[in-house]
Amino acid sequence: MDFDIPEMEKEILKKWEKLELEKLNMESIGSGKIYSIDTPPPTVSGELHIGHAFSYPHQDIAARFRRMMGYFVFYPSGFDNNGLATERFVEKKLKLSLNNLPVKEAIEKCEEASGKAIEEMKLSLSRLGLSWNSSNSYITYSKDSWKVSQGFFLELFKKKHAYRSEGLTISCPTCRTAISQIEMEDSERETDFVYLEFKSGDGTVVQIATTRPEMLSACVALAFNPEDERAKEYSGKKFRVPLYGYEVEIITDSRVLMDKGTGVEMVCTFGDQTDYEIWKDHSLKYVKLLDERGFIRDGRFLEGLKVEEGRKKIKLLLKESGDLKSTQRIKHSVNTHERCGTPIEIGVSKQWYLRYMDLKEKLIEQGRKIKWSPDYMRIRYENWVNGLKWDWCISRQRIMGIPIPVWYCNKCGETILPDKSELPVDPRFNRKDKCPVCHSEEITPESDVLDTWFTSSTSPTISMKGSPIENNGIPMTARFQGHDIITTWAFTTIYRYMVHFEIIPWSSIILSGNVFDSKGQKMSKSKGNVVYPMELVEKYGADGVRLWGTSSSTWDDISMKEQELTRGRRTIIKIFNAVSMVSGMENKGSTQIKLPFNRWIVQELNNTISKASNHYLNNDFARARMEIDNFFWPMFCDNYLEIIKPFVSRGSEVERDEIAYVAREVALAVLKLYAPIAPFITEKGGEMLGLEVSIHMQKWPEQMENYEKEAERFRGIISILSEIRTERSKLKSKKEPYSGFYVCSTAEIDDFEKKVLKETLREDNIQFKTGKSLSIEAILD
RNA sequence: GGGCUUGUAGUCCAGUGGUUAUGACGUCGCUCUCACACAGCGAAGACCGCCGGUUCGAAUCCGGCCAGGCCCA
Repeated sequence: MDFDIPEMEKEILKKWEKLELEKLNMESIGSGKIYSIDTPPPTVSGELHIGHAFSYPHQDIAARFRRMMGYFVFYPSGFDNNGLATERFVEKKLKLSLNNLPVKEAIEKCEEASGKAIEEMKLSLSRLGLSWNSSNSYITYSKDSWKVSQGFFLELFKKKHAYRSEGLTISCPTCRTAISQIEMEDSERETDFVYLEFKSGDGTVVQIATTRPEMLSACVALAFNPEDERAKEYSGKKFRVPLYGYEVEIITDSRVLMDKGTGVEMVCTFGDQTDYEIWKDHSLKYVKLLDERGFIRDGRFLEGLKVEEGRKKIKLLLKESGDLKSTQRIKHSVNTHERCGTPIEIGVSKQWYLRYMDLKEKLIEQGRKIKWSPDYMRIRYENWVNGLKWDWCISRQRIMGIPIPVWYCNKCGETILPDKSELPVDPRFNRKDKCPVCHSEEITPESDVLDTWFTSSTSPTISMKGSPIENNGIPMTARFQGHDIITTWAFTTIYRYMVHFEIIPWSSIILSGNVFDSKGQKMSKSKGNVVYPMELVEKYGADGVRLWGTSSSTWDDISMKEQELTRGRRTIIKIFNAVSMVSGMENKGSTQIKLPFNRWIVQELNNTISKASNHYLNNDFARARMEIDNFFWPMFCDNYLEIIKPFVSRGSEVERDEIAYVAREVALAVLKLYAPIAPFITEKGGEMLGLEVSIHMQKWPEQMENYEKEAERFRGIISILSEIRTERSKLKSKKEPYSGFYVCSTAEIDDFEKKVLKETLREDNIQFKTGKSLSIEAILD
């Protein structure tokens, strides 16, 4: 029979629209058992990618399971339209440059375009069967989020966790904004290692090697490693900077690598992070070479050039002057901005920071109070915390972002804050008339916005706003997120809830892996190996895609294999067919379980319920699914349903009645066990078995009476069944005629069992005896 | 370079010390048997990455190496 899975799912979706699971759960909040999910808000792009189709169902599985376990499930929907990523998306979508628009207009464009994208994504995610609260989504760039985020900022300022200071700034010349350590990425680049000569007044010559000759005019010292013999020799001498002519001193610092280049380094403000560290420790002077837009301002040869151009030009000039002795092509790693790949620049400027360098130990402690799935991911978090180098720079010189709610008094320098009741504010447009301290009317508004992680790290609070658990919902039960953003989202969230409330944000965190193509390669548009999830949904159904998503653990990486989708589709069809057979049996009210095969299947089900429930509790949906599969397919379908067939058609009324009862109970339990993973087909199955209430609002199955002893005996019969099948199949393949089988078993087989074997196999002539081991022999004609 | 992680039939995956290593996809054979041919019953196919060690016994524990992945430098 043809079975159109997507068609079936669409009908079920219509039913759910009326059902409002979310609402029904709200009513049961009195039970006190709460399961709350800190949903990851997908970044707006208007289109789901395969990673969403893998990881979002995992949260939904947890939600549906806990609902059936009797919890009030808080499962909000959210979308992330904040920050640079959105700017990029909008610019691409609308084919314009936001920098060329007035700020207000640019923001409007972003809000409009991202709003549309959110609606599109919502539709796709509902199609996947998510049972989250889609009617009331939280959005990271919204007035509500502003209010929360700015309120938190004020608090942090008062607690002196937020401070503004002139300090190290890492910035991206392309994106024209400061970024944080979090957003940096190392990248291998090929470049020229340039050997230059510096001369001192007395004619001493020292050769240095540098990858950044364009920074020559920002050279503030030459540095040796203190172990270096030459250090003493040159100590106290001054060397003239080529071309620019001014003199710099010799210093020693253990960070200088003796075996790199000539062992002598020119310290510039700032060529790299080591420069900054040495500069700071030796209190050297600061030469600001690059302007905010990344142009060189040396006032001489390179004025107004970009870094790359400047590098080219100065090499020519140095060659002409004879100061450049040689160049060497080398590969070295440079820090780049993860979003655009541009090498970052280091400078000092006024930025807002959040303090955490003194909190490392406490941060690690907090991490250990959370249950990590899997536990080893916690180590990544700890490594990250231990490796933190600077406080968190939270100011960004961008358009799309939540404004930092402060003004500055030009006269007395006071930082002016709004009152909490004034929030949300945008200092760029909301003016402050007077300085509360000196009453000056010369006020400068802050034009920077907050790092998106500043807001995203408060997702528990933002998502719970206006919900029944607004005031007592933290810690939430579970955060679901990709393991690639442990150092960003997980880390910043743990940090924020520690400094604001001294509490962990959630009691558990469940990581999800990445999706690769069938060859294990990362998917990317340029490689042309991108798979679009909604196309898969049309082919295999949302259930098919969800079943694929449980073919490996949530935290493992998974590849996009057709074979798992095929397997998923087969599972759906199998469930449908098995249930339709069971639904055709008439139960006149029996509730007994006496027949040996009934006791056997009930006991196997008991074992399955126990194992699967445990796996669900541990968020190990892949193992849960495996246990259910292992029961449903080989035990229930291939053996139990085959065994009962002859009884259903020719058994006594009492037998038929009992079988109808047991088969239905077991089938229902199977549907319930599968329900969180494959919500559509199980809903359909529930209807077929005459459930009046949705399968998703049923109680989680519990174990029935224990029949382990009977089950163990019946397993012996199953293995005889299987042995005879094997033997028979061999004979049939060879086209060898036979008239029956001799069965030699270790235990006596009773009459009922003999009947089961004969009827199930449709073999009249089976002769039984006992012996030392099980053996089957064909009776040949 | 550091940390974590993975390496099992053509492919995917289970299996954390003990008899012939689980299952799926694919392949092949038989069967349209009254839920399902989008199926059933079978078969073939694995030096469990490599090398050492611990042990009566290792896919499983330990060490080293090789290869992949992720995160961080």
